[in-house]
Parts: sequence; structure tokens; C-alpha cells
Amino acid sequence: MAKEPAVRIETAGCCGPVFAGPLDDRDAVPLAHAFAALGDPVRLRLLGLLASAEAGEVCACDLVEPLGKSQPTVSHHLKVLSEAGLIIGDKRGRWIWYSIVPEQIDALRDALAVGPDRVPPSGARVSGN
Amino acid sequence: MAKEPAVRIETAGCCGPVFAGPLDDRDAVPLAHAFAALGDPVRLRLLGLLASAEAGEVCACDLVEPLGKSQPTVSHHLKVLSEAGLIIGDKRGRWIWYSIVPEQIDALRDALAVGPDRVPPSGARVSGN
DNA sequence: TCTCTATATTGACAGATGTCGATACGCTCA
DNA sequence: TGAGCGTATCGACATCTGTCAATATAGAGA
Repeated sequence: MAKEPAVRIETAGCCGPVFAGPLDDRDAVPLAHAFAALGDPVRLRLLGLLASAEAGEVCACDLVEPLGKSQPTVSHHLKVLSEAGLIIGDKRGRWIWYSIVPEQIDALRDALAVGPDRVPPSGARVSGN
Repeated sequence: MAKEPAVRIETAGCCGPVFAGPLDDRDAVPLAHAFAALGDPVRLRLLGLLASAEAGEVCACDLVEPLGKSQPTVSHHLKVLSEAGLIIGDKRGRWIWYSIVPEQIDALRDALAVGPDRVPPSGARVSGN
């Protein structure tokens, strides 16, 4: 179960680097949502823990203590990251194992490519204006 | 005036990709602050406008109308981006010309490099499905 | 100097967000 | 079936954030 990211950022798939040109509000909103998910220290540390896990995934039960937050708070942040499509949880028995969705992180990286001549995704795209 | 970014993200300069390992709270806070600055559609569109400008910079007076927000609101967002070190303003006479600070954007991109063995900061996209 | 214009700041307000304790849900195992 | 554990949800609260009208500040030009 839990095999599909909750959200797919459109950047990598269709629209190319955001900074390659003026951005439509409809494109900006989901992207801003994804970046906002990164805009919290606890969530960044959460991602760091997942990324550094030997097996590429971590049991939610092993996230509470290193973060120093209450279980509901950690659960809340996991939900935010999950809804942004940046992580995904796999339920096995009593436990849920979370792992990073690399494609989504990459999509955000691509979105941060500055200028039209940087890392064009597949084809030349919307070369602004 | 206005020659130095307000903030320098430590990632590129010293610490490498954030997702390469567990993240200290002291490191996470400034980074989260920078990502939070990207977490608003208006600010993303603002960056898009700056990035797509022919001259690499845009007069603040030319930002209000395309964004469809009030002048104080635009000024507020410019301040947020500026304090995050993502843009910089150059005052010339009555006008202030804003431009992107590419090094800071790159620092954020580098911070999003997932894992120690993935996509060393320079490009190489992972054609994410 | 005084006026005009560009930008920033202030104050106010509604809505979003981070946090926790309490509690509900769901799975496993005896 | 019931007890126990892992996780999510709820409710409450303080804080932060986005927005705008009003106002202040600062430079240019008459």
C-alpha cells in the first residue's frame, strides 16, 4: 500500500524551471505549497533523518525521539510532507515506514534552476515572454 | 549600496547537501527560513518576473501591476525575499531595482540534493518519470 | 523651498500554522 | 475477544503571515 505520492509537482513533468519566465498564479500555488512544506526546521530535520536512513526508510516510531517533539506534532509534520508529495508512508502491521520521494525533491530542484539557459528539462520550454 | 545579500545560506559554502544526513536544528532554522520565503505564490511570481527580466533586474515600480497586489503588499514580499538573501535591491535615485541573487538560489538547490550519491550539484537531472 | 513621485513602515485584521494533551482508530498477539 | 501499542485526529491556544489603507520617508525637479 501507499505506493503513489499524494501530489505530483508539475514542474518536472510539464512546465520547466520556474525562474525561466513569468509564472502563472495557477502554477505558482502548488509549487509554493511544496516549498512551504520545506519551510519548517522540524520538517527539514525529518527529511534529513529519512534521507540518511540506511534502508531509505524510517519507522515513524523512530522519528519522535530524535526530533524532540510530541508524537502528535511529528504526525502533523509527516502529514504536511506527505500531502506535499515529498514523502510517502508504507504501513506494515502496526508500523508505518516513511521514505523520501526523490522525484518530487528533484522537481523542486529543477524549479530552482535560474534563468532560461540552465538545466532545460527535456525540451526548451516557455522561454519567458 | 545594496551590494551584499542580506543572508548567506550556509549550505553551499560549508555544509553540503542537507539531505546527506541528519540535520542540526541550528542548521535547519536558517534553511527553513529561506524555503519559507519561497513558500508563497506571490513571491514565486515575483522571482519569476525578476528572473525573466531582460536586464536581470526590475524596477520595483514595475512589479506592482503584474502581481495584482497593493504596493505595500509587494513591498512586504520584496522585504521577505530580500531578508532571505534571495534578491537584492539597488537604489538609484527615486527607484529601486531588484535582482535575483543566483548564488543563494543555487545554495537552496544544492540543499535539495537527496542522498550522498545523488546528483552532485551541477545539473544532471533525474528524469523523474 | 515646496511639490510630486517611489518606496517603506505602521496598524489592523482575518486566516493559517505549530504545538500539545486527550482521545480515537487500527493492528497484533495472547 | 480483549489488552496493548503505534499512529492519526481533535480541540484549544499562541504565534505567525498575508493583506490593505493610511501614513511616513526620501529623492528629483521646479
